[in-house]
Parts: sequence; structure tokens; C-alpha cells
Amino acid sequence: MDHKIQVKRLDEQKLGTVLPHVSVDCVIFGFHENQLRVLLLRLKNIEEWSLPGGRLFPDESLDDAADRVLRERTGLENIFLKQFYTFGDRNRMDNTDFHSILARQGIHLDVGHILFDRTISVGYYALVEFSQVSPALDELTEEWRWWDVRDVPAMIFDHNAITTTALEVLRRQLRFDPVGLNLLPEKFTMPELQKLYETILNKTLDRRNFQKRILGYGILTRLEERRVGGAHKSPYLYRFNEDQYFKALETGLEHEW
Amino acid sequence: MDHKIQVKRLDEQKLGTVLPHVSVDCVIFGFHENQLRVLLLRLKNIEEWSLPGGRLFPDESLDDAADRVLRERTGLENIFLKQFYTFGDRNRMDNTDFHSILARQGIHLDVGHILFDRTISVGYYALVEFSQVSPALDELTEEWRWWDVRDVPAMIFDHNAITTTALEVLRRQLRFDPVGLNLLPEKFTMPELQKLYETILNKTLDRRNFQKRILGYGILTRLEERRVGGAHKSPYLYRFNEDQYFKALETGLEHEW
DNA sequence: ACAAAAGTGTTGCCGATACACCCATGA
DNA sequence: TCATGGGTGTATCGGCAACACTTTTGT
Repeated sequence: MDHKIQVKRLDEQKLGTVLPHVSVDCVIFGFHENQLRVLLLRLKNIEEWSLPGGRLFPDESLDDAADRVLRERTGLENIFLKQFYTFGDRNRMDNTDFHSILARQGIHLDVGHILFDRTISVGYYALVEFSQVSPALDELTEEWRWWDVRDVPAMIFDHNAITTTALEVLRRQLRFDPVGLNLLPEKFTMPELQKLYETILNKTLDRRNFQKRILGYGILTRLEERRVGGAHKSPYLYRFNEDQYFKALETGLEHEW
Repeated sequence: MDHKIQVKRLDEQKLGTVLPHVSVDCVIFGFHENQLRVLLLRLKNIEEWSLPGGRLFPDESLDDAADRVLRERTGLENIFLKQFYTFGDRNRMDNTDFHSILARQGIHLDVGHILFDRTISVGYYALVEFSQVSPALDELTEEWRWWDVRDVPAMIFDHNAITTTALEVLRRQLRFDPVGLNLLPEKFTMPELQKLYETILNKTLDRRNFQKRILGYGILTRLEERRVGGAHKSPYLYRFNEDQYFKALETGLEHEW
């Protein structure tokens, strides 16, 4: 029984040393082809998709655990990662009959096993640059995929709700904090940045007003280069001024969309 | 040994049936004499003060646990209570040597006891009407007191940090959500409401502009009565229009201070 | 030369702020 | 009657939204 062995390995290597009752789940946002996307996993022999998540080691802070999960999944470090809410409903895991799913696959765990414990989950969301990510599959994961946030599949537990909440928080965040440093490549054009905003906010914005506003924040540096090759007038390339960017992250933009 | 007995009783009655590694802590705000205050407890034989907090029962949601803690402490129900952040630093409990404090008092618990487990805490803040609160002391609590938020005492663990974060969140919240229904008595005057805002924001506001703005939200109903007895012109009394109030809580005020 | 995209400037409106006057009440 | 606080109105300013024209580039 392949699965049983895998679970046992995971159990002994990791689950024996982690805290029960607590997990972290990461909603990883990326931006590609004018779509805001979320990175989801599908575990072996389970139909529903999952957010990348994990347990805490006893000596690990919540933030560190989320960071580790993100690193394990995307290979990326120093990514924008923010705690946004903790999900603690009593029945948050009931919409997926985890036990019988595993049992159907021939995986038999004690009812008292840590995986079945009543667990609260601390939600984090991450902003990552789509092109830099190539998730690694571990022995429990069958596939990964970027999903358009407007069209996510059925997910285990309350992961659909967690994703929805993350998106709401991101939208609200956009009004006050600069966004984009981690979602876009190093150099980008003003229309590209605008598309990102329009996609997240799900509304169109006026080109000229957008530019004035975003430049007013002082977090962008215009380069001499232009994006060549495309039809029509070639747009300037911009880069985030990281000093200003991080300062703005602390103080907020004091504007509203 | 009085203390030992008390702890044993608590242990058997409650701690044996709660989840390890997770707690909730409540920052309870009240408003009195133009001061924004926080309700703190001091446990027997411990110098530092504490936020009212507790553990989760296995069948209890996070929100319900916070609600229960609040009810146990203040006797109030249906109070504004909002989760604001989860504190999970590895060393968040290290600034208080809980073990030796208890040991000094002759209370001896296993090192592996649930109270010493590494624990993350989900923070909630509550807005309550000062005059309605008269906390009950349980067998572990020596005293309770309302502290001016500008002058809180040294607290155990990371409770000072939790309180500071709660205050920051409350200030930010004030810009977008209506506040006051739970902090003020049923009837209040415009100057009283303004004082509340000024106290939370820690800045003075223009009387006339404040009134225009707050009335513009449409969450207040002016009564025929006036506040009598005070010197000078008698101010109108207002009441929150609860329908509008709760609608505004959902949609936000779409304004900024 | 023309279509489509990108760069830039101007106007007007609305909401927030700053500010002044009148009224009620107790001492 | 006067000091103090409360009620209300107006004028201005700034930021944002609405909007138009020019420039570049590939076809």
C-alpha cells in the first residue's frame, strides 16, 4: 500500500514533532496574463483542492511557519507574507470527511490522530511573482495549479472561505498599502501596473488619473528604457523604489481608491 | 496551601478539558471620564497584570470562547467583539517566568503542564459600556481595574504588545466603521460622542465639522430631549439608529478621518 | 496613412476644512 | 450680565474624477 507508507513516513518524520490543534494556511497570489491567481494543491487520492498549509514546530513562530510553508511550496524567500485572520469555527473541517477519504484509500489512522484533531488555522496571504514560482511536489501532493481567483475549484475544509477572506483583505489593503513589488517582475510598464490594480479591484480605472495617483506616492522610478517590440507607442518601464516602497508600507498611502 | 488547592481545582474542573497550545485574550475597552480604558486583571500572587483570557473547549469556536471569556469577566452579552490578530512568537511568554512565579507561591505543576505549553493567542477586542460592567473575581483573580490606555501597567507575557496592537486596530477601525454603540450609554450628546472620538484618535476635532460628518453617516437619531442640569446651553440627546448602525458596520463608512 | 496604444494637461465638482455668529443656561 | 459651551451656516481650498489632444509605432 503505497499511500499508507507515505503517510506513515510523513507521520514519523514530521507530524510526531509538530503542535496539535494549530495550523497555518497560505493563500498565495500571483498575477499572470491579466489574471489574479491563487496557487492550489491537490493531494493524492483526494478530489478537492487545498491551500498550501502546514503545522507548527514547537520552536517555530507562526510567521516562521508560514514562511517555511511558502518556501517549501514555491522555493521563494523574502516574500510579502501577511497574517490576515484566524479561522476557528468548531465545524470548519466538517465539509470534508477527511477520515473516510483516507480510509477509502486504504490509509488507516487512529481516530485520535493529530490530523483529525480539532484544529484552528491561522491564515496568511502571500504576493509572489508568478514566473519565479515552480512548486515542488512532495510525496503527498499529486498536482499544483494556478487558479483564477474568480473561478477556484471546490476545496477541502473551509479553504474556499479562507481564500475569499484573503481576497477581501487584499482588496482593502490595496487602498492603503503599495502592492506590486512582489507581484510584478522587476521592470514593468504603467499599463501593466494598472492592469494589476484593475484585476485585483475588479474594476476599470482611468489611465491618466491612475498614473497621477500612483506617481504621487513616490514609490516608482521611471527608467530610460521603454518596452520595445509591441505594436503602437512604446511605454516607459518603471521600477519600484524599494526604500520608498517599504516606507510607504509602514506609514500607509493615506489615500483611498 | 491555599493556592495549591485553588490551582488544583481549576486544573481539574477546566484545564483538563481544554485544548492545549491555543488561547484567546480579550482587550476590553471602555470609556469613562473622557478616558479610554482597558479592563485588566491581576492574578493572585502575581505582580504583573493580565488581559482577561482563556482556553478553548474542544467543542467551542474561537469566537464563542472569546465571547465566553467576556461574559465571564463582565457579565455582558451581545457585545461588540472582534478578532484582530493572532500572536504566535516563539518566545511570547518568556518575559514572564510563570513557572518560578508559581513555584515561589508554593504551586507546583509539572513542567509538561498545559499552562507551560508553547501557546499561541488569538486576540479579540471588545467595546463595552463602562458603567454596565462589574467584573466577577474568580478564585485565581485578586483584583480587576480599568486602566487608562495611555498608562497601562507592566503585564505578563506579551500582553502589553497585544494591548498596543488592539489600540492601533481600533484607531484604524474608527475611520471606516461606526464606533460608539457599545461604548456609550443609550443616550448621549454630540459633544460626548466627539470626546470619544477625540480620545480614541488622540487628537482634537472641529466641533462643527465633526457634527456634519457624523450626522452624514445617518446612524444617529436626534431625540427631543436635551441633557439638563449641566451649566450652559443644554445639548440634544442622540441615540444610535441600530438598523443603520449595523448596516454601516457591514458596508463601512467610506470616509476617512 | 491609419489604427491603436501611450504620454500628458485642464476643468470642474464635491467634500473636507477653516472659520464666525447666535443662543441657552447657571452663576 | 457675563462666561461658557452648544447649535448652525458659509466660504475656501484641494484632491479626485471626468475629459481631449498629441505622439509613437507597426502594418
